[in-house]
Amino acid sequence: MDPDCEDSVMSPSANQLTDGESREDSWWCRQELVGVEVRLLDQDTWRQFSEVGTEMIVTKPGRRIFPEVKVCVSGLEAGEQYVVAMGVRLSCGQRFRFHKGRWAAWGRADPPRRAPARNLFLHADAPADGRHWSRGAVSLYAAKLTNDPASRAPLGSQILVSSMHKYVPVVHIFKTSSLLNLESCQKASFSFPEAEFIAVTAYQNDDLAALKIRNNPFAKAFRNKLTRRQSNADVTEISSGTIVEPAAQKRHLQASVKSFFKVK
Amino acid sequence: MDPDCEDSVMSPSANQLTDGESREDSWWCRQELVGVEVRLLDQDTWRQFSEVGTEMIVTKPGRRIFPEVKVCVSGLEAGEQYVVAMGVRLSCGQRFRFHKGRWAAWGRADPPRRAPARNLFLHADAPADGRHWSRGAVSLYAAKLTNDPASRAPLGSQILVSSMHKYVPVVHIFKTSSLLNLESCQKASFSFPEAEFIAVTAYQNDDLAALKIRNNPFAKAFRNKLTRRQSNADVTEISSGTIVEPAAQKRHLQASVKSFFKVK
DNA sequence: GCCTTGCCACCTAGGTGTGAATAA
DNA sequence: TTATTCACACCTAGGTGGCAAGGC
Repeated sequence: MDPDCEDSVMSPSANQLTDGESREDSWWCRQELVGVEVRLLDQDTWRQFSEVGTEMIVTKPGRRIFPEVKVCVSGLEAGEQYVVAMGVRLSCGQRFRFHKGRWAAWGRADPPRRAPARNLFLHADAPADGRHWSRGAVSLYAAKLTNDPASRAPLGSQILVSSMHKYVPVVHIFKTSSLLNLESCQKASFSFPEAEFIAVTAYQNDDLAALKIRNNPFAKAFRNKLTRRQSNADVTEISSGTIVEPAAQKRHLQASVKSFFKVK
Repeated sequence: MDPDCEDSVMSPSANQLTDGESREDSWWCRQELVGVEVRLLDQDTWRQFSEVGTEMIVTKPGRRIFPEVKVCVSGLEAGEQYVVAMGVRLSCGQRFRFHKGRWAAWGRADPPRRAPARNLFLHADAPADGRHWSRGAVSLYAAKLTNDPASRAPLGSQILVSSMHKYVPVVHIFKTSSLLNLESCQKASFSFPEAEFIAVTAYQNDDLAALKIRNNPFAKAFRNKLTRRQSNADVTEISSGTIVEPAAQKRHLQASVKSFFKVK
């Protein structure tokens, strides 16, 4: 599945990089919330991209991840408070390049950045109770990838990555009512190998770019420039199914409050 | 200040309308949260509109209120849960019309609508704790005025009003962690006479329309059509000061989490 | 050669008042 | 006569990939 990457995602050798990386990696792996499950939605979409080779644009001001990372969270205690967040984990210790139509390893990965970590996107609704997160799909669409270690964007809004490196999205569930003790509270993390991607400053694979254009509504302007092969590619159009955002979930709850303050 | 309105906002006779209205009105007045205060921001802006005679467009799908109702909430208990909401209260028992350049009473007000009450906008962050609401200004910009009693918009997103009637915005603080018991929990309400307005389906007073055009960024397209008198009117431009939305407040909190997960 | 940056046209998504047409 | 509705052009606000230029 990933012949160019010597250290597979699940390989124990992923812990052998550096002291810093090792510590971070072991932290990623803590699973202290029994019964909690996080499922990545839109598997078909992710599979389409994965088959071509997923790339994600990274810019200094930050670029959204597409397809959207949308998950279904279950097993939380309804009345307890949680923080939902997303980060990425380096897939392996190598750097890549797109050469002669394919991705191939190309030297060692850059050492992990020592700058204050900007590697976590905090969901805007956090903290919120288990009932809230379980109400419907939880979308992390607002997360942005940046390659600027000096970015002044609010902490928790961007994820810092290195171009030409391969990453796996990771969703974290922290059991806490405060954003201030994420390091010490109980947590569980869930990575999604099907959403593995290579960060790029410009798309390398034309087929991948075409797939983005066909599926991202914001790229509609480029659809008429696609070749017929790209336009007719044997992939089903991604349904723009309604996102059940927490805010929308609240609205739905409100709608269930019948005859609210009905004047007789 | 309001010579055309026989029943002033604060008059006890406002409770004399009908049984339904009376009951509702007494409910508006419950003040059960000692020490809680709600202050309307942008007083200068509201005063400018008030001096001309504030009108608010009302449509079937719903129209936003401008200027924005933005408040500062204080006196809440940091750890307790609250719901912040906005409604309107009929200012007096009369209907109005704009005649010969001025607003004047024009018959009795319509009887209050018996339809399921759609007279409350629930802030999307609700419920949230006192700390959250106190963090910065709370904006109710998303509230929409509708004149469609059969609107299927989510409950809590629209406020139902009658055109040509005069209203006062009211902000409610409910002490509850659930949206389901607003009727029975402790509450306090705060009305803002300086934000009094007449609901209209089309602007009646050209000066008022000009004031909206000059100040609402979404109406910029109409600015070049204003007469010089309207453009040079002796009112200061409303600063588009950054709104400290609860979501932004969270971001700010996040930003204060220093060296979060710093890799050594 | 390889990668990154900044600017751009072109979208999505939705908030404005207008003015003509309609309704009461 | 008076009030309401609707389609509309024109904005705000911000997310796309492409492209030319620049950096190393």
